[in-house]
Amino acid sequence: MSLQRLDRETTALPRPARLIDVARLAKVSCSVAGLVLNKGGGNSRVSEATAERIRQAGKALNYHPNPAARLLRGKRSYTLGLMVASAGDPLRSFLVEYIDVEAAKSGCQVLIANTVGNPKVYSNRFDTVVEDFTRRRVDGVFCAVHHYWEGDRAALLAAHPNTVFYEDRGIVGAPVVLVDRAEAVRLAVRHLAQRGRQRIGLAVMGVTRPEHRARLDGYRDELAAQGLAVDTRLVFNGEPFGLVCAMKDHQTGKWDFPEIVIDRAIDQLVGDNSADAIVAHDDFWAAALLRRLRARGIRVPSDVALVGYSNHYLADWTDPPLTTLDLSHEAAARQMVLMLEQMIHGRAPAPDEWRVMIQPKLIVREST
Amino acid sequence: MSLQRLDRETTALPRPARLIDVARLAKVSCSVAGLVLNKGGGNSRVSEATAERIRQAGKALNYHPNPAARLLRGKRSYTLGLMVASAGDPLRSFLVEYIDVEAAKSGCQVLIANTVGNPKVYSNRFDTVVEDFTRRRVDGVFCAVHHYWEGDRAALLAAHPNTVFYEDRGIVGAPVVLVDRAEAVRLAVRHLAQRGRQRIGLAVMGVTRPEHRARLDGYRDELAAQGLAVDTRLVFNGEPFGLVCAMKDHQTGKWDFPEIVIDRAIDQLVGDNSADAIVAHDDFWAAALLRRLRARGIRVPSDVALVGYSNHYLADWTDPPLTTLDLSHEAAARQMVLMLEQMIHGRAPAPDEWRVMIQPKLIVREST
DNA sequence: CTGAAAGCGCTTACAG
DNA sequence: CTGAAAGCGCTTACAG
Repeated sequence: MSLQRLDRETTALPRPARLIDVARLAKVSCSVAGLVLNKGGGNSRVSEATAERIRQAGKALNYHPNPAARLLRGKRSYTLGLMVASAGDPLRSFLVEYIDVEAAKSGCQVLIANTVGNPKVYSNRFDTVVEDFTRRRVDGVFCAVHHYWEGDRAALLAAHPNTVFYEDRGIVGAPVVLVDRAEAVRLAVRHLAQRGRQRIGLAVMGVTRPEHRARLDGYRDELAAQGLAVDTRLVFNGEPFGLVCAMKDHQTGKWDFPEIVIDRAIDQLVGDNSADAIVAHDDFWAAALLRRLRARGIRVPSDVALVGYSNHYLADWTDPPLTTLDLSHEAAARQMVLMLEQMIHGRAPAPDEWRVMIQPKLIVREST
Repeated sequence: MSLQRLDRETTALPRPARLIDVARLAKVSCSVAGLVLNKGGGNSRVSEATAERIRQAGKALNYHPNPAARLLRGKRSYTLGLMVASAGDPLRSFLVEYIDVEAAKSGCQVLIANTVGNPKVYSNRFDTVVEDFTRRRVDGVFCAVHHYWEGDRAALLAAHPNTVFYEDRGIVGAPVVLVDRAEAVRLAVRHLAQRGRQRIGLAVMGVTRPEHRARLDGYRDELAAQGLAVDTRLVFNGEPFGLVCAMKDHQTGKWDFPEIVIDRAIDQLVGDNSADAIVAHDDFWAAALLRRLRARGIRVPSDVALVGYSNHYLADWTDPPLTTLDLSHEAAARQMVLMLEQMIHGRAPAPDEWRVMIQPKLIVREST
């Protein structure tokens, strides 16, 4: 035990091999060694025999170029910055994971930066993070901060032209990856109609913001496609009740949700207008609906079928498990890394490629 | 729209100020400017008047030292590497977030690295990540990979003596931060006893691994402290049934849990031995127990009270919400960053400081 | 086809 | 108290 500790303290780490070490071993100059080992493309100027000798020497010494030195000479850093309000939030955490995995495939590493600290000691680090990224010479930035968090997106874009947004307010003309909410609701309504539901309700946070309207559009479209009448009384709008979403109380560590609003939704949709299915704003709404429906003796799915949105980690653990829409974070991450790599290589996306819609996937569980 | 894009392409980014720019403006040499702006401690060799002039110039030019240049000169990188099997997993995602927040307070940025990709195309990146971190010259590493994932911890420690483990198998003698599982079960049992429960059961994955034994120890201790008899039939051991845990099916996107084992646990604890409370291995076990107990007409908490472990994101969304133990990830992150900073500054922890236990916190909800 | 040398932006031992 | 200069490990224009 103490021996191991002792070892660690006294044994110096082996100094990593430098280019000059490799060059000496291969009996060539640094120039040629660097050309062979660190240059991407084919270099016709070095004979294959020499090149092979250099590669052997590199392998023998376990040579890897020092990124600091390359960066200082003006090469790219192979570092991508990832801004996210809260990396812990499971609605973003898998995006974080997949972005790292995709970036690794491109030989890049990801610098993570939470822009919103613990609200107990609230401070929005958005602008600070932008500066940190500038200093680090990141090759590009992913901004997946929710739209409702402050932060100077224009300054971000000015400092880092290579920026891809995800479900963020972004900036007009900047590349952004979005989930296709209209399609999400279309899939939900189609699924419910196919299961024989006739009075399909929609319970949403609002209907004014563009991303909220998209849901409504998808709802109307698909009802029409399924030959079902649109009954506006089957749309519950939470907007008059304020921001209806799950909020964490950092004192108690508990998540709170305005269940009173959920009761109103049940009154309107099920009580007054005989809904036999509800497409909920998200999985939190759906989980709250599940709980309140049970409390009122309404069975899911036999009386009312329920579809969530986001395929949140909790969807498998509600009772019954929740049919919901998966946001395809893996596809989104792949798209984001692809776009950023393109931009880093100077291929700016064409105007019609700025907004990329990611298609959600319906995950059928037992609530429908 | 297209104008903005055009701007971005034609306008060159302003070149960041260098030390020599500041030095010229302040009419001093690089040496002095560097000493004043980039040296941590007090430097008695520069007159206060000169120093102030240099600081003014630095501010005027918005000077920030180029980290690549400093790194090349042998300074630290102010980069910390964070290894985690899956950053998306909510059991780790908040740790990731809090580590970044704490590291930021020390002026460090965090390079994230998932060591386990999507099992669809399974590849354990543990060893690759260690090399990547070496190349980057990270100042230190956090390893929060679960113990059951392969990966050469000894090689990690050899390459990065400044490593702090979290709930990982680690290496004997290497600093590690652990959650106090014995205390967790003690808190749960105490809480249940105070609420009048007499037949408190324990349902755990196993009893042989040290971290599993800790739970059993806490259970026995607290029963004794509460004057309750220890009845070994009230301990359900999942070990004979294999690895009883939540597994994600990457084909369907669903989480699966061996509920058959949960039914056995209910048979043994509630059916045969009249348990009026169960301390579950974790929140997944507890959520599955909730579901199966309801299916069998056993009410929670009136018939059986239930306590989870981990205060997972889902604990507020089960029905009823789950009383559980919070793992204090914020405290753990603070401790980990503190330890690593100490090690970076050459103050290796004393032998009795290698293992730091983080105290969990009981979060009371409606399942007890 | 190959090598010597300048320079990226810092830090620091050394000389004044 | 201050400055000139070497050097960290690369890349690249230039000279052979």
